[in-house]
Amino acid sequence: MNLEKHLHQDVFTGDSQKLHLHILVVARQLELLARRILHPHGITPPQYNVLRILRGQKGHPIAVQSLAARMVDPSSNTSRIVDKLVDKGWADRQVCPTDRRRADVLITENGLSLLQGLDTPMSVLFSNTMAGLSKHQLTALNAGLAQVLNNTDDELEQHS
Amino acid sequence: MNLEKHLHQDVFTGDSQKLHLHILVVARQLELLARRILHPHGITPPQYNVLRILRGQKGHPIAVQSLAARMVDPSSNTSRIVDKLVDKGWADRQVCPTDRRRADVLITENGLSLLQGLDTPMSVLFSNTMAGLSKHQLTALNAGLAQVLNNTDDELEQHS
DNA sequence: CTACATTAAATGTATCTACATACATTTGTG
DNA sequence: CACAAATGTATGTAGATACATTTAATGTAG
Repeated sequence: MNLEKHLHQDVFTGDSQKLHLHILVVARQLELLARRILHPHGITPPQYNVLRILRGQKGHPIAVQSLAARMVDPSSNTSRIVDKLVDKGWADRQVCPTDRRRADVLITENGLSLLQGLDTPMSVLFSNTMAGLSKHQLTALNAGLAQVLNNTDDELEQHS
Repeated sequence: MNLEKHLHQDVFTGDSQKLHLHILVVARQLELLARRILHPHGITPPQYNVLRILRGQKGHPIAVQSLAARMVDPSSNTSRIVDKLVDKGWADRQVCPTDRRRADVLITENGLSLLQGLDTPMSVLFSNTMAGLSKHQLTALNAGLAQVLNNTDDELEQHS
């Protein structure tokens, strides 16, 4: 099924707009699929995103602002996402001893084993959704999106 | 700036996961930029999406469920999005005479002139964010994302 | 015609998000 | 040290979203 069929319409004013829509629609689908895997475990995509970052720290605590910078969606609500993780026992938070403004966040054993159980279904999802693309195509797509990311960063910086 | 710098991390388990993240991050940025343009006019991205579809109908009314099928985000809240558009005078809704379960939705003159004012800034956004990509690259990206869209549609259908 | 299933839309509810702001702590400057 | 500015985090609030359920209208079988 192509974009035209997906959106039940055939008119795009150009390849740029089509790419724009393609990115939005595909992102939406990917998030839906991830949500389906995560939902039975009581975790949402942004919470999963944060937990993955915490695991990547390999035991080193990380401040909330650094978490926000590494998230897919660097909203101003990272505090509340960490709240949820702490409530559910997947993360610990404590005041940083050297800078008492900061909150050091760490993943717990429970958090680690939750992620461990999710690793396989999530990487199956990655493979399945990117199936049928050659290694060359993957590289080209990543390069193209890197260019778009550049452009959006410029745009966001300009009018800030 | 590339994805590694953007997320402040360098470890990806493969090109598939990298593409997955690229799509999510870029979609997020594109939505932020669109929101910046739309916000001063009191309209949100999903509302704008619906208004665009209504304009595309060229005077023909459309049912809420058909609207949902054409939206980037086909959530179950299309009714409430239409509520907002009606509240603000950008759309009209009336009961379909042949099937009184259905609600026919139409864009108003106010809605049309709102869109007209947004056309230029939005297409400038499309051009700017897709700048630096050759026509050939645009085509390749659209083709690749069409493949991914196919894959996600399959996945969504399988486990439904 | 009645009973039951199906369809279209709307609504209830908890959660999540955007945006602005508040609060506490630290840093820089004289 | 005093004090203004900057920084890190948390919160208030309105609005949006996910998910499930409800209401209303239509289709269909007996």
